[in-house]
Amino acid sequence: MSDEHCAETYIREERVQAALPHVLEDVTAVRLAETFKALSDPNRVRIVALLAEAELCVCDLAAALGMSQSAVSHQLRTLRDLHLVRWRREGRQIFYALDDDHVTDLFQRGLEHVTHG
Amino acid sequence: MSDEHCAETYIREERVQAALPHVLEDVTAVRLAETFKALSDPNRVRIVALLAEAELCVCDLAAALGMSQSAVSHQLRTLRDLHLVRWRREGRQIFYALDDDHVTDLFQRGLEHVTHG
DNA sequence: TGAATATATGAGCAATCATTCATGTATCAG
DNA sequence: CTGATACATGAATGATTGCTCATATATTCA
Repeated sequence: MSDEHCAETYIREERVQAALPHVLEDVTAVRLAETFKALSDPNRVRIVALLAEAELCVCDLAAALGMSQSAVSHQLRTLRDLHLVRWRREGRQIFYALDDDHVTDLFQRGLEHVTHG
Repeated sequence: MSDEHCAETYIREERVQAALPHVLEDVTAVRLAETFKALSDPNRVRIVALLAEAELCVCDLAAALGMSQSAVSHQLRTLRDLHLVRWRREGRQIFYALDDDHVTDLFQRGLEHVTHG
């Protein structure tokens, strides 16, 4: 926030006025940023990549990714809080799977761009 | 990294072995995360939303978004470093525009998801 | 040249993040 | 009930982030 202002008032005012209708609402910007933030960490991306192929338990993920059980659990909590994954208990193990098709879609899109872009 | 290991070896081993081919390479995971990180901040998302509609100078962005000139400049530097925006000097002003169709595409996708999801 | 404008940037700081470590909870086997 | 297993979680910590404030650079105008 700031009260700084530029000169060239007439020209600038036009552009700013034209831009205003396209300013995202606060809630929209925050939720959009949250969505992308879910995929903004390499380890979370790795987890999502595996869950995109198969349902896996925490220990499987830790073993496949070379991460500690705790680290995986913490990241899964983040993904859970964002409703990105769902889980299912089977005895002592808890199996995770992707729950949000939209984000899965975003992930696939991003992957395409990075791999052959 | 960790040497913790689970029991139920035989069953788990199968799943882990099956998952291994889908583990993202380090570079891929990092670059993918970076891509999403570009859109993981509300103010950056707001900036991208405006630049998706029109080329704007720093001061226009600051005025339209109620941000300080410095804050906008710093975020634009982040977007520049990620090759997300291009710029063009016109006298004292510098006009920014989106430069990366891929991320623009991701942005639009994410927006659809958030707005009518 | 010198003052004003538009933008960039470095230092510093509070907030957030991703991890580790220690411990808590739930489930099962005996 | 007891011990072991699978997972969750709180506290602590080092790293990163996004901002402000002060200042530097680049351009224009008088």
